[in-house]
Amino acid sequence: MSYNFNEIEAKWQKYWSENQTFRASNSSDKPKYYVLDMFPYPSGAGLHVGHPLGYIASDIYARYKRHTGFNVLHPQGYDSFGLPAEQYAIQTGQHPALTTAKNIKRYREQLDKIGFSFDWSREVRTSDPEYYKWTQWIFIQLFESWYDLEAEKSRAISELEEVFASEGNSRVNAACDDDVEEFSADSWNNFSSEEKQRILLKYRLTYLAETEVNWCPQLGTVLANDEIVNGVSERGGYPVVRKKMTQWSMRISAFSERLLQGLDQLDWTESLKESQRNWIGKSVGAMVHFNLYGETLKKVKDDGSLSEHQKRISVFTTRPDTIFGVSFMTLAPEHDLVKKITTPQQKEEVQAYVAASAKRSERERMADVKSITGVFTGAYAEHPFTKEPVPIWIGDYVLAGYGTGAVMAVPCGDQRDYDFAKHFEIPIPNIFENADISEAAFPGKEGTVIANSDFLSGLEYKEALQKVILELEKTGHGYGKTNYRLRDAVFSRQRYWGEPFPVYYVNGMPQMIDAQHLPLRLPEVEKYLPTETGEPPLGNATNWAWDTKANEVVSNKEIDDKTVFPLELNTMPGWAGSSWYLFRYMDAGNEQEFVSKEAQKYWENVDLYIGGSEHATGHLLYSRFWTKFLHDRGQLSVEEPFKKLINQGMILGQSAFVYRLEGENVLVSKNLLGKNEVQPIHVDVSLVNHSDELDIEGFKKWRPEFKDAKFLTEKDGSYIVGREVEKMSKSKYNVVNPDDICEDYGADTLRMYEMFLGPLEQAKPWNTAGITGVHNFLKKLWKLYHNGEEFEVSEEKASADSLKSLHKTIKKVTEDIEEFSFNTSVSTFMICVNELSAQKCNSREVLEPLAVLIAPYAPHIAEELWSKLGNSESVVNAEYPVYEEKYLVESIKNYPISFNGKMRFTMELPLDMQKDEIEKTVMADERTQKQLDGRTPKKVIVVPGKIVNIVG
RNA sequence: GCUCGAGUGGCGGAACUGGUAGACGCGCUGGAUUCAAAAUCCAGUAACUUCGGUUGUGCGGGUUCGAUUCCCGCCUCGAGCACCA
Repeated sequence: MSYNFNEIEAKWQKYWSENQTFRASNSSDKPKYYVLDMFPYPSGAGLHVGHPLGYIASDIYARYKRHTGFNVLHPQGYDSFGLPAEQYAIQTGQHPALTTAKNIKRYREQLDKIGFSFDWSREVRTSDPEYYKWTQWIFIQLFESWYDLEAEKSRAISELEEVFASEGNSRVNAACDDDVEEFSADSWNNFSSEEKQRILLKYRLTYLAETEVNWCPQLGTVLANDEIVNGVSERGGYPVVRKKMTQWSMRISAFSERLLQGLDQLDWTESLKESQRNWIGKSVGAMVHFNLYGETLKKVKDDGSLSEHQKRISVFTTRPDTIFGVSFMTLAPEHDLVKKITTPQQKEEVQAYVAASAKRSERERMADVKSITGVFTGAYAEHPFTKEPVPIWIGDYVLAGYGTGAVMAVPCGDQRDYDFAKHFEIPIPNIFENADISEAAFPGKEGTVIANSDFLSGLEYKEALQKVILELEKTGHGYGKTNYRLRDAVFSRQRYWGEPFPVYYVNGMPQMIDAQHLPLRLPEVEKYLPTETGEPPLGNATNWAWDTKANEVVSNKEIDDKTVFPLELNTMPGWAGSSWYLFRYMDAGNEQEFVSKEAQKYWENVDLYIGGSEHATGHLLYSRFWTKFLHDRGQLSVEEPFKKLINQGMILGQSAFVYRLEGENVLVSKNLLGKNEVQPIHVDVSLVNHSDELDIEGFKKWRPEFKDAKFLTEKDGSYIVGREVEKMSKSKYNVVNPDDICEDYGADTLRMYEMFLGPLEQAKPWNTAGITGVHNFLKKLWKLYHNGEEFEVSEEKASADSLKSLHKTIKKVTEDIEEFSFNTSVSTFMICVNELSAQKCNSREVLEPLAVLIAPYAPHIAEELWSKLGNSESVVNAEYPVYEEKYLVESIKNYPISFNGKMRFTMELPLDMQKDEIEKTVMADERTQKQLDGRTPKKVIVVPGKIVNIVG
């Protein structure tokens, strides 16, 4: 019987599904293991061969863990809210729920064909109200929490209210908005309830605030920082502008230090951790206050609109030790003080500069790093130690969004300050011992000795740093401070297809819908575009008001602002649902809780997470944040979501090209190009065979505009296409569909070939031509168990050679799986089958364990062989074979004999032969004498069991 | 500019803590089988070579009996961050 993979694979896929083979139980005596793939977005284009790479790797590992006695959780589901379905809805009017359902169906069919061991009984979809009910619930928990910086922990907002009522806010060390005013217990108790709500909003972990956001007009929504790449939107590449809008934000910045520290405990790649460290951007330094000087101070003092601490300029610096090198200050053009301090003489120039830089987009500002621009304000600040006046400039090299939006400029130590000073002819005092600053600034830290700096002179960097901070604190001119680049995350999207906020507004103040009334379902709308008045698509809904008496959604007409109030019109961003989904899988059907305490305690968190590196600073940071938050509030026993994480490399496509002569309807075969000016045109790879020959007729049919084109072909009449490795994408016509591979070669071949391509983490090109090697291997494997058409295994004892082949393979494959080196284990299987074939081994003693060994990689053929071997239970729970040393013991070693480090010949010697004995035997060999050619060796190095090297 | 990866045959890649460079597979060449093709099987396949050898893991040095592996200095490619004070 030949290897009929189509039949075998269909049979076992049906068996697994009918028997719920991969259903995981929440109670087991076995140790648990949780394997998770990154949440897929079910796109309309379906899967190409690059998508399943990570799924196959995680599936092999999950199956392996099951064989070795673990209770494995390996779920799958869909991150099904998102932009593409909504863009499609805008174009076609079709409800995104319909397109999404259709795409999911297709996705599932494709996944099923590859034979994954997913527990589909736990499937979740973020767009399912039974799921987003809990996303909304978590949002409410965030709203009801604040961050205690003292305890480094999220706490209930009610506890904060108690503190306010008993002692005011002066001693509260909380993560909050910058503009919180101090108040006493008395004033708190006298505040109106509305005033109290307004203040509490400044402390909540999710809060409503007018912030400068990244607005993308083409997408009609705001974007988070991680959704912008090089100043344009990641999706679509549209321009992004800065705009002030009232938005929901998440106070993730409160967690900066913990998000940073937590990385050390994680088994993630260094590069991924590095990305997160960069993103969090910790810098240690000091806050320094510069009082305003003379006339400037007088001018500002008269301005009643400023609070006391606004009447000075605060800067953040990592080098407070260089404070005596300050020769000017620079404010961001957007800085609040700019207007207040500018002198009348400078007013015109400053206003023009501010206006010009406001017009420049973020992108322009980033692109244009070289040109130095700035204006003097005419104002002066007072140096905190020398009391000398320091001129205040504005310049757009200072970012409004980082630190305080102002810097103390130390041109001798910072290149940007240096360039600015040179350009505007500002003095550059040198405060470093033995530093040459005639050409460039001197940015050195360790070992640098400070000079010309009063009480800091003669001190080394570290000592100076400590001393100056002490002095700043003593004189009230500043304090030591750590700054983070991580900004709070904007949480609102002006889109339809996302989770509705469980929020209604009373007098403009947000109120939470009581959790027991969730989910708040997405309303039906006529169209998915923003309203004519510029409100988000939910503004089109006619039933979108909250009745606080009936606790239900009612018609907008009933809004009376007494018992019926308007609902929030924004929806949540994509990362809301994906920040906690890993926990939902633990207890997917639970209607009482987002996950039960028992289920979560049992599964803890994800042991192995596999997915793409594009989520480094988005999803992976946000889900760490939510996990820490839910842990703080007693909802989770763990503080991190993903213990081990592997980024699979991208599978690239091999695009094919035809070449058109410039301006002519003539296509030239690749080898005839010569020096002609040609224009390469993508060809669908399905029109090209393994020898790169184009199906000319097929091509003409595909692109009718070339039906009359002239083809300059090779001598044999073939047209050879050019090849190039590019990202796999529809637009490049280089997509290979896994369905076709499964149809032609089978899922087992696909699985093994994807692994065989190379190391999991590495990017590598797909080449369908190479798949025959793996397919032949499976055929050879099949043959081992068959004699001609008949299944036949022998009950006789296997030969020593065969047992050695088997155990060598067990050892190597087990090591490889543990190290996620799947490509080398496929090679190992090939070697094993080649050896067993040569040995004509068909002994059950070898073939039965081999079937289990290969089951994680090629599960269908393994099941079939396993059942033919007479087993009635599925192979998935069969015990994994254990390697036994005794089969591998060697008595002879084929020693390489090297001369001056170069191997010349080999010699078989007993492994127990002693060093001097080996030397004698080797030296006595005639080949040795021939190599030496009469010379006497200086030295003979013998490493028993390894090598012999003769020097001289 | 900074950080992190990576450079090995025609191609994908292998080589565990320094010890036979190129495993395994693709492709290619030759052969068997076949009326023929596909499929299958066998042999060969780093380069150069006067067939003795010589050179070879991005480049230049170093350590070592011995380096793809360790150290120093460069080059190239990829990824991330990027006026972050």
